[in-house]
Parts: sequence; structure tokens; C-alpha cells
Amino acid sequence: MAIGRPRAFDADKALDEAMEVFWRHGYEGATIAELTAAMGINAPSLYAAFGSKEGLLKAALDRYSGKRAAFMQHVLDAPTAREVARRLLFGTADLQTDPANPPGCLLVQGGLACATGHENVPSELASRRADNEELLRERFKKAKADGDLPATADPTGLARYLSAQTAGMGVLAASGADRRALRQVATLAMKAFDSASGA
Amino acid sequence: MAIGRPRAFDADKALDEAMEVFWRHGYEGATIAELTAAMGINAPSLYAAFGSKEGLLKAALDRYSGKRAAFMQHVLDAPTAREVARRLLFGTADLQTDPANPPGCLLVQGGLACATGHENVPSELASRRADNEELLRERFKKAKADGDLPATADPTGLARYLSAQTAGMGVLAASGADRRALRQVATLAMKAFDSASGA
DNA sequence: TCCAATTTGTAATGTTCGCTACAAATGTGG
DNA sequence: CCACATTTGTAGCGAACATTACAAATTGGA
Repeated sequence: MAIGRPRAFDADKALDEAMEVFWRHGYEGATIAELTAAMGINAPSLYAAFGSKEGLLKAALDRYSGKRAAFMQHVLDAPTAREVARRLLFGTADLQTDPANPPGCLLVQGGLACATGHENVPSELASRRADNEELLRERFKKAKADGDLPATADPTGLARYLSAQTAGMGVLAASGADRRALRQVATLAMKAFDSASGA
Repeated sequence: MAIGRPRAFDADKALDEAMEVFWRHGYEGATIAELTAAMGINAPSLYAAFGSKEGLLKAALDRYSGKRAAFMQHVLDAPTAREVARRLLFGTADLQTDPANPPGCLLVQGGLACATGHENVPSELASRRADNEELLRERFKKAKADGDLPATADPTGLARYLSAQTAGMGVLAASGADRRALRQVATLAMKAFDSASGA
């Protein structure tokens, strides 16, 4: 059984470049021409490997999640709920201003609103943001069960609040806010967490 | 001197419709065909009145600012810095989930990232978000001078924090968060404000 | 009543969009 | 070395995009 001509590009490397283009220009602002140029391949290769522009986005989102998985695990592994919040907020401030990446968060920059007919792009991004929020919520439920958080604590509300912080920081970063500014927001956001968790 | 054929549409009414389209689909997701259909005019009328798609966006942004001016004035007129924050946060929670408008905030949904060549759309939106932040900053500087905020308070940091809250709520609203959820975020955000302003 | 000025509707402009046919190239298995 | 399977590069597809030419329509002023 013949195997065929081997692929001449590294799919993960190409996805990194595609991710960066979507991150910087959003789904609709990223053109196939720009994507193929950044990925170092041409259109037929892109479509053979990823099916469509939307398929490429989903693959890039998967890769994004994968790259952030270690960070999220580090956050969730924190010994206390407070430390979870602290790691998330300050880690996010640093990640969203990492000069190695476009500013902000792909799940926000990628596209909050899209053209008629592309509704599932914003909803896909929203769904992935919700996944992160859910991880935090479960972590806080556990903290509550463990007595780390008081019985009056609201895991859903805390998780949603932190979700709003990371999204808000993403918007600030997109506007050019620097690391110091985002850390300052994180510092203030921690105060709310402390009040709400009875610290 | 001849005056010419009178315009057959109401420019403000048309701008309201354009604003809604930009709000719901973002700058790049809004097509001229969709805009003209919503505005009830045809393309030449649009271009005669607003010059270009970008000119229409700016006009829609002006109208948006105008509509929110009364709200911002109500916020800034609050007797204390705390009340400024409270009015802003809860008012924003309600505005961004007002069923009369698309969810979220036009200054966020409009487009955080755009295609190459349209860079001034995101920067225009960022500039208008910065204007709002500046209004808050000046208000907090005044509060500090008046002794309403302690001498240790940081007006810039507080304004930026609130800016992050409204942006974050906008993202949550775009994901389908309801009014109750946003008010819960506002409640938590107030706790940070209270801690940071020594209440 | 004709002229000047402006808007309106139709129809089209050139460009760019996402996507794909097709043939040449490159590999594996027999 | 041959047959097959897959990828690559070129070139182009139809559709949609923002924008505009142009002529008919509508007004006020001379």
C-alpha cells in the first residue's frame, strides 16, 4: 500500500503561526492569503490539512488551549482558593503582555462579534471561555467543601468574577496597556476576592 | 441659489440602525448591504452622507457617545467616589443587558482586532474607551483633592480597574451572561473598590 | 418656467474573499 | 522500476466586498 508524498511542513509549527494571525487580526480580519504566508504553505495544503478557515481556527484554538494547559494546571493546583485567584490574575497579566505573543487573549481578540453566517465563531470562543470558567468554579466548589472557602462563598460568582477580570485585562492589553497596568488591575481584583471569600 | 433635492431619510434614525448593526456584528462583520438594509437607504445615500464605511462607524460612535453621555454625567455627578463606582458598575451591568440593544458594549464588540489596513478601527475604539477612563480618573483625582478618597488612593489605578470591569462585563454579556450575572460581578468589583479606597 | 443643486435608484466597477481543479512532484510498497 | 497514494504549486473559480457612474427625480431660487 503506497503512502503518498509526505507533508513538507510541520503542522504544529504552522498552527503556531496561524494562531498568531488570528490573535492579532481576529477571525474575520485574518485572510487566507495572510494565513498561508505566515504558515509558509499555500492554500491547497491548508485546506487539505484543516478543511476550512473555520477548521483552521478550531485547530489553532486547540493548540492555544494546549499551550495554556500547563498554566491552568498550575493555577488549579494551588493549595488555596486565594492562591488560585492570585496565580490566575497575575499569570494572566503577564501572559497577556508577553512580547512573544500578540497582546491580550486569543479567546477575546479572536472575535466577539462576527458577520451573519459566521455566528459559530463567536460562540465557539465563548464556549472555550466558559470552559475555563467552569474549571475555576469546580476548583472553588472543592475549596468550599474542604473548608478553605467559607460556607457562604459562591463558587459560581467567584469564577465568573475572575473570568470577567481576564477578559477585561485582555481588552486593556489590546488597547496597549502594559504589564505594570495589568498587574495593578490584578492587585485590585485580589482585594475583591479577599473580601468575598472572607479573608 | 438652488438648494437641491431634500434628503428622504432621517440621519439620526439611520445612524441608530447602523449603530445596532456594528454593535451586533462588529465593524468587519457588518456589510454595506446589511447596513443599507437596516438604515432603509441605498449605498449612494450612505456614501453621500457619511463618506465611507469607516466614516459611518465614527458617526455611529458619536451617536453612541451622545446616548451614553447622560449616563456618564449621572455617574460623574455622584457625590462620592464610591457612589461613582457603584453607579458605573451597576449601570453598566444594566445597560449591557438591556434587551433594547445588542448585548455588551459597542466600544468592545465593535472590533478589538481588525484586518491589515483597518488598524485605525480598533485604535479608534480604544481611544474612546480611554476617554471614558480619563473621565473617571479626573473624577477620582478631584475626590482625592476633596478628601473624599484618602491621600494614598491612586486615581489612575482605580479608573483603570473600573475600565477593566466594564470591558470584562461586555465580554461576558457577549457570551450570553444575563443581568443577574453582571450585577453579581459588579457587586464583587465594588468590594475591591472599597478595599482600595480604604472604606 | 427654466436653471442650479442635491438626492435617489439602478447598475456596475475593480478588488479581494474563501476555496478548489489540475497537473507535476514525491514518497512507499510490490 | 513500476503502480499507487498523497502533497505541492499554479492558476483560477464564483461570490461577495466596498465603492461609485450615471441618469432620473425633486426641491429652491431667478
